[in-house]
Amino acid sequence: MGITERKNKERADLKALILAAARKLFLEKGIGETSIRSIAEAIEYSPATIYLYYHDKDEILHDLHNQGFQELGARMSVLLAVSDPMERLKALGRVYIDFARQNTEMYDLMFIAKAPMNYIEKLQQQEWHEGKQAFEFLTLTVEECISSGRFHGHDAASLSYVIWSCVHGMVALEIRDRCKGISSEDPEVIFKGAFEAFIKVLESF
Amino acid sequence: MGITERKNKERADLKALILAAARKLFLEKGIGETSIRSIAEAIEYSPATIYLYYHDKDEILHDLHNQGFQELGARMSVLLAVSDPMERLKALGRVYIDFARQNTEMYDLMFIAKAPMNYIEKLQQQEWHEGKQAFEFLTLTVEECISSGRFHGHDAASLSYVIWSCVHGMVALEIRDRCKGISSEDPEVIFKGAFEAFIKVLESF
DNA sequence: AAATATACTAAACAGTGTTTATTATTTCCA
DNA sequence: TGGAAATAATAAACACTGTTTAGTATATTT
Repeated sequence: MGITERKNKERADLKALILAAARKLFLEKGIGETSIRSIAEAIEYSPATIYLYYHDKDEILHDLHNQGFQELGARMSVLLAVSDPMERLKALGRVYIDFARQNTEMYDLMFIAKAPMNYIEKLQQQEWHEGKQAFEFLTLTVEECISSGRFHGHDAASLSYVIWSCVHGMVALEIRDRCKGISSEDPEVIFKGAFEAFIKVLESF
Repeated sequence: MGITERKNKERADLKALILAAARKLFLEKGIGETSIRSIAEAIEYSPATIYLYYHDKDEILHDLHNQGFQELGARMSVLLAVSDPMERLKALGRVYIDFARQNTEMYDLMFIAKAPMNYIEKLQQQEWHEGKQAFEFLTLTVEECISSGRFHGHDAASLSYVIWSCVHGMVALEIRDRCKGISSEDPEVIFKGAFEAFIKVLESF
């Protein structure tokens, strides 16, 4: 059946076009300017057409959030080349924080915004694939650190959550402007110092 | 002037009434249901009246955020009774996390939501009084820990930001549902383990 | 009592996400 | 090949949102 095949392709193409327009708006103007109407206008379709390809806005934002995890995943996978688990762990922190600060809007969507999780919840799907995969990369590295004699008395899962919390906390506070007004010092200086302290803590035990 | 005095009181009373209604809605139904119209309806005034007492919605949410800091501050000030700085620091972590998990909507407003910070920015006021005060309590305690020989090689400001990031990260990831789908284990178990690991890390160096 | 200032609101404006009813087009099958 | 059925797209509406404007009562002052 050549026709249904072509129709399927056309459907997929327009869905991709919608997502691409959403991504462009999202990255250039932020989540606040990424409305269904603005997406529709960008691709010169009516707003209602969007709903023939996506159930709701949350689903679009979830797809964008997935793209973010692909990008973060690509950066993380480079670290597989680092054989020493401790060095890999520190590099992972660096990579994670750099990604967050270079892609604040995307990081916000991935780890702070409610929309992508709303979509997952609606699906009755209680696993967060994308996040879980990234977390498992961390856990694996922490396990290797423990195997090589580090982090005595800790279990990998708990410690991984603490480490993740720590780097997430640093960037989340910055992204949501809780860092700026906290001290008379330059937020950039605070942040730099904090990252060094974080590395120092990792190394010290 | 008895009349202007009474008028001033009436103005203050109605402003307080607006804030009280906003608080009630906010705590009972969440930030999503706290619209200007719903606040107006609750106190049986028109929506436009709200704007005679508040510039915009951000200002109302900023006032609520202030109430949250008063409550958190009250819990923190109890810890002044703990003389050992290390014990005080650990108790501070406990208090902070308990507050966040018992008042998720309020914590979200205080440390995650954009609205209160938008208000502060609009005021051209680059200090976040409420947050700064809470952070200084932490920094002071960390300084005392350092004075008593702990945390060798660290400076108080940087380490304080790391510790804050860590506890904020833990609760922020949980509040925004990034904890649920990360593992097959019960999120509650993960969280409990992580807090224990956090305390263990604090004690270990 | 008339003029002025204050308090409040109805209605509108410019948005938002989403749904429904309608129209145009394409595909299918007798 | 022509008429029925399926598909694709949309205009318009619905129910919201925060906010502003113009107008109306009420209270105060002169």
